[in-house]
Amino acid sequence: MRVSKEKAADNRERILTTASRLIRERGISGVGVDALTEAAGMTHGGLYSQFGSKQRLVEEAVAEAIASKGRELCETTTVDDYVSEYLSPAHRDDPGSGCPFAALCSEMQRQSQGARERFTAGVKGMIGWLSARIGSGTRQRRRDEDAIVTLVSLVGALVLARAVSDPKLSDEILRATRKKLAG
Amino acid sequence: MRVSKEKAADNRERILTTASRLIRERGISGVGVDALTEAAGMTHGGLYSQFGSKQRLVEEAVAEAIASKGRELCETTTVDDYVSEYLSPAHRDDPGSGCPFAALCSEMQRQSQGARERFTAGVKGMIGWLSARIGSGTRQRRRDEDAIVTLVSLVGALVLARAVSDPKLSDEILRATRKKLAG
DNA sequence: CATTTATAATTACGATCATCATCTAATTCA
DNA sequence: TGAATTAGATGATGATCGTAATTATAAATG
Repeated sequence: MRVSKEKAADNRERILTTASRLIRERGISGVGVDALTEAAGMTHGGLYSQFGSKQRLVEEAVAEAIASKGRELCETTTVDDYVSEYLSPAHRDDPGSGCPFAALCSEMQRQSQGARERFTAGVKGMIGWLSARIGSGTRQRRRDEDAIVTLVSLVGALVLARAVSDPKLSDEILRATRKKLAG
Repeated sequence: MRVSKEKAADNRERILTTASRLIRERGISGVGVDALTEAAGMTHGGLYSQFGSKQRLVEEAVAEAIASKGRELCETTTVDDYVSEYLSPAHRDDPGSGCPFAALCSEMQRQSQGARERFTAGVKGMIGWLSARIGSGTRQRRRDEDAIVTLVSLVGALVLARAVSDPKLSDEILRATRKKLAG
């Protein structure tokens, strides 16, 4: 049964939005096509009209998640502000709307080329953003290196803070990394 | 059909060993009970005689992977050696026998309490190992903080180096982080 | 306005998932 | 030697997986 073009576009967008949240919350292989479409008020088959396959949807959802966070990034003023938001308990406790790099990194190596390329583009963008704002000399290469190390520390701290079951250790991971990146 | 106690123990160990490799290669939710037992030369039923459930096996496999890497750690002399091995392309390209923290971190938050506790114990052990070997003053607390930041950087660098599809960027992530942790 | 065409979403499908009940064979122990 | 125990095979189960065929209706065409 067909639906108006408007309605179809709306459905597509809603699937994409919920997918970008769900894959961050439950992992890519942890969420099925049923959950992805049901949350958008449809049956699972509709996914194939809109995206052709789960893999294709994942590719777009990864891009959407990264783009969405990129938009937030534009509103952030300083690296220090970003770091302390990134390493906050609030961010740790809300993966669904949080950093896609942290949420998807260890699953990414097993995804399609397309998904990995979009992820990679996002990582490059993030490194660029950090590099442009980090004041460690004027040499481009040195700034890029520092940006990489900053990103690596942010992502590593967040995933480990989420993984451990001891709340004290989790807080300590965030705190120690925040302290290091600030000073 | 029954099997000798020896043979049964041997089977159990083989399932555990292959499981600890497979979950690191394909992810916990990416590998099924069939694959886990088949690789050990058994049918899926045997898993339930030995472990009761997939979750229980995962818990033991996580512990086994961490213990196995812990044994390797005893043979490593310096932190610098460890860092350069950890951040080597060889380690990046062989997740199955590599760091369990990096392989499982982003899936861990969705696992059973038991699995997360074993993971957490491993993280604490690793922090302790690093802390005891890092020469940044005598104050325990300061050393622990540095150990955490080191671990966080190692894990973050490895997962991101594995995730990105651009080999040059991947190498650069490893290189920049190695440089930072060395100097 | 009537008819055809295109297509969004439902429904049907086969494969695979983790689990469990049942069975078998052989070890272990009395 | 015989009885009890048990590791593992087997096949059924219901749930869920991703996909393809079907259907219903909007849009295009006359």
